[in-house]
Amino acid sequence: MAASIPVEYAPVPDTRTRILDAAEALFAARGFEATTMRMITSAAQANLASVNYHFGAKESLIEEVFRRRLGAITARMLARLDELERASDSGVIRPSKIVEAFFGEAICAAADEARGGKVFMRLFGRTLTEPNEFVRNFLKREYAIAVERYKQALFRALPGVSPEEIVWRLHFMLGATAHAIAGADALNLLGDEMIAAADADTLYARLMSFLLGGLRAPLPLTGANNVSSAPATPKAASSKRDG
Amino acid sequence: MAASIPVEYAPVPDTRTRILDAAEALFAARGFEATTMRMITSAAQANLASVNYHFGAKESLIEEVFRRRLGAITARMLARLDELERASDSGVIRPSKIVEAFFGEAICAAADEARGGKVFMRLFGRTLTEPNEFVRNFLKREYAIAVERYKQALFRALPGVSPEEIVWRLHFMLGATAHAIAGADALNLLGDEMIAAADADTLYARLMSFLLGGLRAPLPLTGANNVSSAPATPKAASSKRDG
DNA sequence: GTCTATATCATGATAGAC
DNA sequence: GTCTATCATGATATAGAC
Repeated sequence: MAASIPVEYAPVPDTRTRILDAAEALFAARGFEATTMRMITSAAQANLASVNYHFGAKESLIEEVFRRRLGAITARMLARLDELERASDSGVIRPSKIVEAFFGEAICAAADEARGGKVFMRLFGRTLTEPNEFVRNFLKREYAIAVERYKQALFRALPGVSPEEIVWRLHFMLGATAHAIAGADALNLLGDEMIAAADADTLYARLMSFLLGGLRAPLPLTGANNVSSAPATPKAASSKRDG
Repeated sequence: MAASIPVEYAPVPDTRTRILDAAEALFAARGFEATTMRMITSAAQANLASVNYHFGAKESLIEEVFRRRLGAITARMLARLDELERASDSGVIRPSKIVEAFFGEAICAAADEARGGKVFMRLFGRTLTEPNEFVRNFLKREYAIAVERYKQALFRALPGVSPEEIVWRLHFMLGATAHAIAGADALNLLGDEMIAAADADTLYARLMSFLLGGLRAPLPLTGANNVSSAPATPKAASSKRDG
């Protein structure tokens, strides 16, 4: 009789998927090195040998944990940028729209369980500072196309600001966003109570306000900016009234 | 004859110090779990057993690596806050001064080899997202007093902004700063060339401009802020013209 | 594809001579 | 305080029955 039941209400995923889910959660919670194969197979209710059967080695498993999610996330990021470029008649996009698309998509992915949700995005955020060279190189490769297109879009959107300055601000924004997603999971130097509870909408509003404030801040008076393309007046980054 | 030479030009530190130096560098470069006692003693040119003789266990060594540096750093942070409070006749300190003191001191410590320099601050920054509970709890304890005093100072400096909002902005700033200090060491999604080279002064100028821009950004329109103490007008965080 | 059992190795830690 | 030698443990990975 069981053979004719068409749909399970909560179908147990196959072994491979269970392993990926368990590994993702454990890597996020404890890091790569501190997570053993035994922990993974135990959480996945699979046999120890099944990891090697399905993925070969631990490093390949790590790769696959990322590959499974990153494709969808970068695809959506690129789609949003496509949309912005199509919607602009002049070809000029407001910088704030670019920032909203890129980092908003990160927050969005963290709120979407189908794409790994908070668990994956915490793992991803923490991996930005992961020392393991193998992981870093892999991530960089997977992410390079989306990052490069957003970077170039920002260069075009802010022709008065030096690329170096823009890259640094992106770097700062990335740090703030990663830390924001890590949230309560991060070492919470500021006190647990307030950081712990935050729905995605509130986090999005708060983070965007902060990021755009930082994006529009007056350019610092460093040598690199004085000599080249940046206008002499401060507030250059916000002079286009971009938001 | 060697016995009478009064000063060595580059005196070799004692074993204990060499172990701490090696451990600090290796932890920063590879993480706690991936760093073995053998790597540490090999780099320190010490015997494997000497770590256990001097520190007992690996966890105690980790603690000591932090304890050695954190005291001086938090002391200077607190001294700068004392100075700000003494210098203000009204008892009101400009928010930007508080942010400059706290995060500027972090950049400053990263540039000061006597306090561990970049190596320690990268380790420190990365440890903000360290999953190891033992390390997190320890750091939180060591850092709590300084963080709490700065937090309270910001609350007083921004009476019109809800504490929750302030804590979140501190959280974002912490993320941006940690990522900035990690610099080239962090997974560099944005392309190596520009992020790699940055002297402390330029980094300080760039980071401060960004952080203060974020601090002064209009408050987001979230429920938490509408109901309570924040004024209805945006730009509340910058209404005091604080920098 | 899934399991049991195991090979092989590196880890943190220690004992005990010097 | 420093060393050599070694322990017990737990790691990844595999062999081979089912």
